[in-house]
Amino acid sequence: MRQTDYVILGLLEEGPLSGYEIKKIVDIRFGFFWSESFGQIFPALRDLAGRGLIEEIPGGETGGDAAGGPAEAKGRSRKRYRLVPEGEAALRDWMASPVARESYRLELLLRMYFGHLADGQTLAGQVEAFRRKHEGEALLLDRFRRELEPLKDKDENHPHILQVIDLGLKVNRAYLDWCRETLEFLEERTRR
Amino acid sequence: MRQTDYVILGLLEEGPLSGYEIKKIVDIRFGFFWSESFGQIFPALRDLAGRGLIEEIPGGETGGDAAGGPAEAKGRSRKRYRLVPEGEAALRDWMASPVARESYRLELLLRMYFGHLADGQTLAGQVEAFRRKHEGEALLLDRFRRELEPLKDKDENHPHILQVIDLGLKVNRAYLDWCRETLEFLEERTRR
DNA sequence: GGCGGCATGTAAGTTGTTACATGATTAA
DNA sequence: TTAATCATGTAACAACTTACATGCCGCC
Repeated sequence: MRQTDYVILGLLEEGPLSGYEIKKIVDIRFGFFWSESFGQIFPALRDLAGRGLIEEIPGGETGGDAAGGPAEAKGRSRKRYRLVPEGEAALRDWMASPVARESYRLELLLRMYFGHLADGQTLAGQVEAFRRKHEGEALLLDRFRRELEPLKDKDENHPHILQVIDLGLKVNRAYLDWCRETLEFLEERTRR
Repeated sequence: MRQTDYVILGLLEEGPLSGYEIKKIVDIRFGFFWSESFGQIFPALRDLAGRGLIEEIPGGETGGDAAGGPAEAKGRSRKRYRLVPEGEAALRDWMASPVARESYRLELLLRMYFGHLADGQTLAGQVEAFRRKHEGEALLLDRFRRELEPLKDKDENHPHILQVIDLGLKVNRAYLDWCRETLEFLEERTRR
């Protein structure tokens, strides 16, 4: 079992989803700390179904809208999967197991570390792009938080999701702070 | 050229290094935003040398000490590489190119997101382990910063390295803050 | 009829991890 | 002489990305 499998099991625990929907949720909700590609999700769904941890829901629906909205009868028919008890057991076992090594890869910091080999303008542009990205991320998380806060007693996992969002907000604030300082530093470097 | 190649070129720009030394530097200095394994470093060194971007320094030295200390005549003979002009050009080109997509994988946040499926004690233990790890990291960065600060005018890239350390410190502070809040949240959850 | 968006899927290639094999030296 | 540490290297595997192929539908 790889990490992708558990992401899928965890999301299916909230309700049935198709591969495409899983991808969208991971991109939007997990974006700041996780990513998955189609090339991981679809094979993982096939394998999980093969091992009897999830099952395909019969009667292929068609649709363009996620999460129970009105079926828009658009696009190719959707293949939704649901969690079965064996899958939930595997998920719970994993939840109790120790957390695997976390990994990061922030190329921008590599550029900064070797910064004396680039000109200040170029570096500043790269920092600026990073800043814009994380400004957007912070805005998204902020909106998501405001949507969820009033509903926090409606569902057992909402408080946990709020907790996750809070880390995203803190980290993004740290990034934005740093970008401000770093852009100042680079400006001064250019003047000298 | 993969990212590993540029990490190597960048480090060699400061002076000749062996694969083992590169690994140690990446672990200690880049630890909070990057990682490389031997399985990436050694083949990359071979390939870079093959393409004439770096070259092996003749006259195999033996040693246990990095960065110019007294040779301790310990262990198997060391194979050091140095950057050649072609490699420096490739490095500078890369520095001017746009930054590739950053990636993260924080499994702990996955656990938190699905937190309602685990008991509070277990989750708290996982958060606590995360806290300890990043406390250590913050301490390391702090020490590194204090060592480097007085020397910041001695070398063109020291101010850049300080800038990198500062991001590490900010992010780790954000993590530690979050851990405190989250442990409180989990404690309250357990009481209810 | 053709385009664009929704959706599923695969294959090829790249990248990265892990475990192991080797060798040399020092210290117990 | 055995263990530990330093150091290099490789092979097998696992994970991931990317680009593409397919198909269905609605719309112009």
